[in-house]
Amino acid sequence: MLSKIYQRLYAYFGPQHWWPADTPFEVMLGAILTQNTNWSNVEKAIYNLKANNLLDPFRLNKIPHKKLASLIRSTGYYNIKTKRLKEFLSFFLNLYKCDIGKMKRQDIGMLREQLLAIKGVGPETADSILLYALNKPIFVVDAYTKRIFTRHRLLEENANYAQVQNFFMQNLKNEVKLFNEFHALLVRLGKEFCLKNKPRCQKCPLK
DNA sequence: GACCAGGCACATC
DNA sequence: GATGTGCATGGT
Repeated sequence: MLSKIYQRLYAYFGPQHWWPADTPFEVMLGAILTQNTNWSNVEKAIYNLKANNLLDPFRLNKIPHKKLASLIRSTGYYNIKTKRLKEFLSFFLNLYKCDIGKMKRQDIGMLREQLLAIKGVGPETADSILLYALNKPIFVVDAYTKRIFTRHRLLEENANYAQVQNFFMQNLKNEVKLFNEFHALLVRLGKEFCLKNKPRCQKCPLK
C-alpha cells in the first residue's frame, strides 16, 4: 500500500532532488534552520552564510552569537537557532573533528542517539541529518507526513513520531533512495495539496 | 491583520 | 505523561 502511494506521487511530481544543498554540512545547518519555518526563509540565511564564507564549521564556530543571529534572522527564532547551531557545531567538532567521513562510518543507531543528545536536535532534525547529509536509511517524519496520512485515515490522529516512523519503515524496503524521495514527495504534496487550514482537498493526487 | 511554515525544550499540572 | 507555551521572520 505504501509503495503504491509512493509510485503514484513519483509519477505525478517526478524526482524532487533532495536535499537542496551543495554539501552535507550545508544539509545539517539547513536541517536546524528549517525547524518550523518556511524553506524560502532558510535559503536567505544560507545565502548570507555563503556570502560571508561561513559555510565552514571551524569559521562558523568562531563567530559571535550576535553576528550569527543577524545572518540567520530570516529563519525566525534566530536567537534559539543560533544556540542550536552552536550546540551542533561543538558536537561536530568534539566528537567527529568536523569529519563527515568519520560520521558516515559510525553506526546509525549510535549516531542517532548522539544527535538526539544535542540540545536543539529532535527526532525530525536528527533523521534529516542521517538521511540527507549522511545517506543513512531512516525515514523522516514531519508535520506534512502526519497530516496527509491522518487525513487519509491511514494513521491515528494521536500517533507519535516513532509510531509514524515505524509504520513507514516496516512497510517499505530499507533503501536510502526510496526514503529520500518519498519524504521529499510528501512535503511537495503537503505544500501543494494538504495545507493546515484547508482540511478538505478535492484535487489530491492520492484520491 | 490573521494564519501558517520541512520543531524543540522546558514549565507546570 | 500529557498538555501548554515561548521562540520570531516572511509570505499569503
